[in-house]
Amino acid sequence: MSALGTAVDILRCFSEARPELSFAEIMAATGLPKSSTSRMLRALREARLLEQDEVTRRFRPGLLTFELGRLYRAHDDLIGRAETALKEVCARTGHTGYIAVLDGCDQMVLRMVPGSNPLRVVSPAGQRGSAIATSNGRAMLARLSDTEILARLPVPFPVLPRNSPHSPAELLGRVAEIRRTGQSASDNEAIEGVASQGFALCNRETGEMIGVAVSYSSQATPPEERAHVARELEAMARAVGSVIGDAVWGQSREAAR
Amino acid sequence: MSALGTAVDILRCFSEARPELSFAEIMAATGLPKSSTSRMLRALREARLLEQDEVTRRFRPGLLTFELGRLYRAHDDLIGRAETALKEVCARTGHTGYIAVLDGCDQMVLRMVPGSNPLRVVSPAGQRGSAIATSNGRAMLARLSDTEILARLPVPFPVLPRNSPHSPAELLGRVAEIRRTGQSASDNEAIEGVASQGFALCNRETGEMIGVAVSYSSQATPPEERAHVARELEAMARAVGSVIGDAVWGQSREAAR
DNA sequence: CCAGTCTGTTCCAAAATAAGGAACCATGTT
DNA sequence: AACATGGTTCCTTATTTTGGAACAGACTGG
Repeated sequence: MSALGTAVDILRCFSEARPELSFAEIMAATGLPKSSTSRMLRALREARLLEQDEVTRRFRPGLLTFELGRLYRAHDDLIGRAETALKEVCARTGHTGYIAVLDGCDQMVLRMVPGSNPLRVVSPAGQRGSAIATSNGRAMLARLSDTEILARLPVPFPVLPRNSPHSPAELLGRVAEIRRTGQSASDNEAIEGVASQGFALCNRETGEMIGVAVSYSSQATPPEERAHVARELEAMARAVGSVIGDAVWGQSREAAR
Repeated sequence: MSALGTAVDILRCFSEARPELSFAEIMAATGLPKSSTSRMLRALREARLLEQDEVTRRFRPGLLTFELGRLYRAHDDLIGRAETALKEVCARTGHTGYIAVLDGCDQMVLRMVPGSNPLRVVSPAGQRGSAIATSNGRAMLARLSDTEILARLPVPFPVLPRNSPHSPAELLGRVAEIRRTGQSASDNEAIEGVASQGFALCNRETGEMIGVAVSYSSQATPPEERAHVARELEAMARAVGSVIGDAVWGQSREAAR
């Protein structure tokens, strides 16, 4: 275990759910001995990767993370194009859109595009969740081989919401269906009461991949509205996919098969 | 030099001006030998602190920085209060507002509040610059002792725009004036053609400090407009300052002296 | 084809750092 | 005083990190 690895183990303890942690919490979460924890926290603080509240003594991400995080794909061409197109989709449908990337078998929301619908799904940028339980997450997984997918799965298979896949085999079945149509849907999964449709985009040149989704209330969205969303997403996928050379969307569906 | 220190040296090479860097550029910027550079970049990539474009081979901040950066003071009470108040100031004055923190003798913009004025100053969140050359930067420095300020200055004193302080003595003189009034101004400094007014806020309990500023076109903003901005900022400083127990703004000016 | 350049990677022994347990410290509570 | 919590420092051992050298791959020009 390298010093950098230890540092990153600590950094990974912080999340939306736990943006601040105490000495003891970090020690428990990492399993590091007291002295190692103390030294490493001091080093991280001095490096500005963490900072410490003077009163509560709790640690939180530091200024350097803010600075670097701001730079993360700030001028990414694929994300820029997708975001522009998604804004139009969300303007027309009224629903909330998301752009995410895959990390292991998690997905991380990079961009959120608000819709105008009064019933609002809010899952802010920076939100991490299982890719297995979301439409765009599964769409991204569908771009990998079955072997690659299986290699990413944690053991044991994670406990997921009731409508999500509950085994590797079930996941692969879902993924096969997504590969056939290019589109992916979820209903009452990652967030109860919320449904979504999504697809993946992959830049042929760079291998960069993102997942795009539009979320809406499961109960309040009738089938014809869902069909509308599906058409909008397909049109968007084709428009952006043709520019970036996406293997699925960059040409006609017939030729892709 | 620790491994973490080396890693951070590399991370600090990235900036708004240089969001992506090649192997050779990182090597040159850090002075690290080739083999050290190669190993450390690999470790940073595996840790998701950096990622690498597959085509250009250039490195850039990775997903973990995005994730942690999102958490940075996301729910900070002082910043939240200041941002709410600043939004009202900017709505009333039409100009752009900023909230920044001090890092060494630099300042880092954390929040930008757009104004409605058609002539727009844009200095996005994540922007780093010398605190010596900005109104709110100097206001934050004014909250430190002269000794503390001098300890933060790089040697030699940095080359700064023409209206900025050009020596430690000149800076201390400016700072003394800010300490007297609580307010700080700049004109044609960090950005040519741009003027700003600012002040600092310091949470008595936690020691947390931020600098607030409103920027506007130097040429297009007459004195009565500037006076209006000054009054707005003073009112904001008092309102927020009294809540957080700021030493300067948390009570009347007479009692503070 | 060969040589040179650029972008890296790997090897290896020495140097440096990091590690963990134990002792210690400071503060607060019973 | 004893105990609990949040740490810090010491010290010896183990592990990691280091940098120069050798190597590798891709590309360009003669």
